[in-house]
Amino acid sequence: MPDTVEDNSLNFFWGKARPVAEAEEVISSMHPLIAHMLDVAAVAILLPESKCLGLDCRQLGMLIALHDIGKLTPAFQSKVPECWPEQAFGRCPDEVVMSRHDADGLFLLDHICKDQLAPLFGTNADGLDWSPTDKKQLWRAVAGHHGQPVSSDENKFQNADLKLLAPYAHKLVRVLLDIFRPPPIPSYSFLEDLLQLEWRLAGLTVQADWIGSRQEWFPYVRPEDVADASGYFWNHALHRAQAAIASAGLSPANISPFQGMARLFPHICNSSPIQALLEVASFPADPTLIVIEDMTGSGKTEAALVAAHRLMASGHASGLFVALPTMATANAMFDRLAIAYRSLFQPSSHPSLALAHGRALLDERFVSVLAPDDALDNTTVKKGRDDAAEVCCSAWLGSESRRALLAQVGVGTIDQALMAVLPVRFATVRQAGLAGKVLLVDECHAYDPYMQEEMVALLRFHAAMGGSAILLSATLTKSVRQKLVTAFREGLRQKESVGLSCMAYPLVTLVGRDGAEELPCAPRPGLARNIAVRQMSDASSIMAYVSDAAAQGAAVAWVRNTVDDVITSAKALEAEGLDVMVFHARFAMVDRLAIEREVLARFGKNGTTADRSRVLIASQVIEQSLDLDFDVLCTDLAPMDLIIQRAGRLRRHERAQRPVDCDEICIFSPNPVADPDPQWISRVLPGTAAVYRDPALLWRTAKVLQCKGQIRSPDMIRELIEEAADTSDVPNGLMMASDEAEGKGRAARGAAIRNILNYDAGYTPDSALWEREVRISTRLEERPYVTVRLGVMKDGQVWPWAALQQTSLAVPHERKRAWTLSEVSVAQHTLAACPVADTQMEAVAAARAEWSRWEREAEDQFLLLLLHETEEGWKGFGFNGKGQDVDICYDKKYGFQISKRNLA
DNA sequence: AAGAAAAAAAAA
Ligand SMILES: [Fe+3]
Repeated sequence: MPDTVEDNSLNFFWGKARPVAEAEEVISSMHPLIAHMLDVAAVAILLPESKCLGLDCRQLGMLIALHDIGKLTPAFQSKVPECWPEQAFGRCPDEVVMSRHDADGLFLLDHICKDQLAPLFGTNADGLDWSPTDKKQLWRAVAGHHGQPVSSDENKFQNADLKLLAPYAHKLVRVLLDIFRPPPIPSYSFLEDLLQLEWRLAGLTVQADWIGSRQEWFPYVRPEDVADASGYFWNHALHRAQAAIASAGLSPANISPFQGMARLFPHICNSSPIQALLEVASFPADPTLIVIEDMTGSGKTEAALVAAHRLMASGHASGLFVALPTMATANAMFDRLAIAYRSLFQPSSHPSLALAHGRALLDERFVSVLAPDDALDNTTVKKGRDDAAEVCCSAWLGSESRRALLAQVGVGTIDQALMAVLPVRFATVRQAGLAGKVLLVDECHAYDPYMQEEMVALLRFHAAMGGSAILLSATLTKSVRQKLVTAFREGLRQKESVGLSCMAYPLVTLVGRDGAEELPCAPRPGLARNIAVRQMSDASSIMAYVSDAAAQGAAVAWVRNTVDDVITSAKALEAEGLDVMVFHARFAMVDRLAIEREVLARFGKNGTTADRSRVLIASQVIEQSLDLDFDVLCTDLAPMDLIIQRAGRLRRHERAQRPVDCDEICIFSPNPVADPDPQWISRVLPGTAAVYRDPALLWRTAKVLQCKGQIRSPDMIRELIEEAADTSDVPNGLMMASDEAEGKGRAARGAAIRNILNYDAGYTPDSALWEREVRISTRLEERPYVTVRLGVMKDGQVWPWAALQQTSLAVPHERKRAWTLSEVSVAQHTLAACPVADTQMEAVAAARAEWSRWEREAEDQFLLLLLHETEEGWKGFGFNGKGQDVDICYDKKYGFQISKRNLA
């Protein structure tokens, strides 16, 4: 083998060799490696994000082209023997030791091609050169493009292979240097700049690789087409890349200038105080954190969008991602943003609005705005998008949640953003999606300790990447607000902490490099409330209270803490002759949604007096986001913030007259005596002790409410929250359980801290536990759950339950949706398996075969439960976690109930 | 004794 390669044999290495039939014109069974590298480099250079890395486009092109240098190895080339580069390597050997081309790439870049790559690196203003470890950080970023970071160090190459390979690696580097002619990159004086480059480069590489690997956009060419590699790049790759980026929906979208709130929301005539404040408040110049605490109904979402637009218009951000705690709220927010998002951009731009969560493609609204896949023809999509008011999402961005994060405007679950700071595959793509955008997190108060800690990590990461964030919340405790602010400032490398002192509510906290500013805000006129608190400690009093209100024709709700209590109370009230509705999460989704619709119709804004005369017994499902209004409200004791949330459902709307005219919330709770014994809560509310683990928090909540006797909003809210959160006030009898709960919280925090990515470690295997067997989750589950899909045998076939409830779901193309609408989630210890009779085995297998692979294969995660109709309703059968027989009863009114079989 | 909530595969 020669030391240097002078012929054209380099062009025979393949980079891709899986031709798809539909591709434009198939003239080659493989795509030369050099062509692919140049394709991807061209995409990277032309992506709008490339401007934010602080590199010259020639330097960037060079770095990113090298991402697949590891594909030169015999190990990789032998994967498709028909395409083996005989011109270079001679005959294809029968056996090759397999290795990963990302790790091989890192080794080639960091060791074998060190000298050849030297011209890429130069000295900084102080004359300091690149250190080997600094260089390695760059190579790790481009080489680790398979979803997780690579480690190199150990040389896995056989000596013979290395000898064979090195000349081609050297030649490849020479060819690329000749094309890009990069000026040397000055060494970095500040570690944080290099770290930011490393993370951003890693994300950009993968993003460009995904686009550049799409065959419809980059049809395979022949080795002779890259004989002039430079010509290929300038005349071919760059043009293709330009078109591909347009088709992907990632062409630059120009931000419109901010011209006042009225431009964004023409339908809002009078702006609320919080909106007015954020329209004019002066923001810090650098990355900014804005924490907005205000009541529901204050218009804080619009206020946040105004702030986001201002940050974008001043050049701080290129887009927006809105994160919500649930898929349902994300879907609703998508609809709201659909009206406004185009005004954030100039009319000539074509920004996409994407929905990012696990079930986005089941949302009809989102699917309806997806552009047709314009892989082959990008004129169709242009047409649809010309209307500047039209909502649109490119097919490429809309097809998957990681890509959805890359859209100019995204809406999704917070989990999608949190995965950017967890060691999950392609976390860097999520980071790239969030980088440079305003991260808007709604309902920030709703997070448990585990998610709070992830949120802290996300803010730190986002700030370090130069991003701004807006957090929306009801009242946060001071310590939580302080934590979030500190995290953001740590990301900005501001070690000195800023003290927050303001106890006003509503409140806006503005945080930047120079410190924090707290801006109290007036409450929206008409939102102030004064609700009397009445405590009752025996069930019969509450029952009487409810019956009495119902007899007067009032809209009554009782929020109970456990599903079993919901069902028990509902049945007890029915026995007294009341008309009762039941609402909780243990229903097949199709039935739950039907109940939700009815609840909204009766108790929402448009319910008539006749509709409203009804009793609703519900679990925590009505606590959040549903716009409901009751004349009379009861609730089981819960932590203070939740009681306040629930109280928000009392007389929420403007109504001319009410059958019961009294601003009072009735709390079912043991009396908060001065020296409660350990059974204080469980004696009255046995289930509650298991749901809300800290009895001291419950006790303080009850005590504070009893002492104040009212919930006055907004001025009393902070006080209520802070006093209930005062952990120094724990009575002896509750000490043990309270400590235990606190320990659980600490453990959850610890688990999150162990899981999250360490920004400062860079994109290395050391940045987190990347190699762990178990999937790392965005939420901590205290106990395992199973997903039960309800099915019914009909005509020898298993039908999803939902298809029998709604005929529109009975058609084949709705099958996937029908199955997800037939799901109920239950604790695994109550139901762990559903046996199938021999005669039904085949039909069940046929049904499961229609499920996606992971649903089908995770047999203990996804159960198919067959229901059959009996005189007492729908019944089924299964085993609980201990393998004991259980009977299942499903009812559209009460939901899914499991009972251990009585041994006669 | 136990609420509600999300994720998820391949292949770059
Ligand atoms: Fe690649």
